[in-house]
Amino acid sequence: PGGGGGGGGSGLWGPPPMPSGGGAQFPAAVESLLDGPFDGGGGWLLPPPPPPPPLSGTVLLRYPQCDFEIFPEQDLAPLTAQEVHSKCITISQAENPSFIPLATSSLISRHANSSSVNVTPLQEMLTLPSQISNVNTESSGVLQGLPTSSIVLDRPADDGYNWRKYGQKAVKGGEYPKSYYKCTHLNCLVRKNVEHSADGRIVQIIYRGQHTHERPSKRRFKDCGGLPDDLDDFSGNMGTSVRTQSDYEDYCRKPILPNGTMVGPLVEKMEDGDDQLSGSSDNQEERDDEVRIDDGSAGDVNERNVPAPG
DNA sequence: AGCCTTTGACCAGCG
DNA sequence: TCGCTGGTCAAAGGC
Repeated sequence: PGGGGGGGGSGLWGPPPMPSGGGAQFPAAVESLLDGPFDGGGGWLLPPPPPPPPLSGTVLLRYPQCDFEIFPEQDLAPLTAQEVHSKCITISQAENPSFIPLATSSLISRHANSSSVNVTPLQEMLTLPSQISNVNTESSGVLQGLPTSSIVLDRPADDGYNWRKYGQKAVKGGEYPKSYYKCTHLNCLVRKNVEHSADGRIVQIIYRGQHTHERPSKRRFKDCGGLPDDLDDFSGNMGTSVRTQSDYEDYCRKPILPNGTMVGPLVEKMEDGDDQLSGSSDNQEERDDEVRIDDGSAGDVNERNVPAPG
């Protein structure tokens, strides 16, 4: 028994807490992608299907801290960070002049200074579970990375809820250690399975169940160094969908390796709808944190919409 | 003191 | 029934 690591669960994930921040609504393009993809009824969703028709073109996902676009794959390869940055900014501003590029600009540009960066993440876009919060049935979700690249969460459990790790197993021949988390809330039965590769990169996150309580945002914020109460207002203003957005943004910020490595595609699967990925308001903090990273850390999140079968 | 992680053991489902 | 695999339990220990 190793013990240790306790008290907030930061030990395993090393890097300091990464707050979230901001608040922005999803563009119509994103909403359209979210409207139907998820199974709100019951069964687990099937593995990520081929990119839906909308992805064949250009879809802008606009997040407070992660502004990116689904680029045609052929366009991705030659892209440098600077190019991606430029492209993101251009598009985002074109779509919405008031949009303020956050992580994308700060992080990518930072990398652009040193060399070209791996922009592969842009090939895959993580699904936005936002609208999914409308589904009230038991739910679970999956964040699944591709074999060639994956994401690393500084704290996989840090999605706004409080989790307690209750087990870990080496599955798939020991190639992928899998961690099991429970929501620490009294009557909440939500569980989360985090599967990561040998190098510590998270390749899959599976949520099961639905939280029966509100997200303990303030506590999390406090842990992260404090966050304005405005975020609660934000949550309240945005309603349930916002919760998903914020939670989602948690993931958006997390694909930043401690050493600054940019990580790869992230695919999300949802089961039974999802309240799990919903969150209230890490936006502001996230924004701050993104700016705070200056030791080479950079994050790129690919967000792919994973339509539910049918 | 409380909460958390770690980790071996236990249990259930499946071929 | 047996073995494998995956999920969970619970004791030990750290913060």
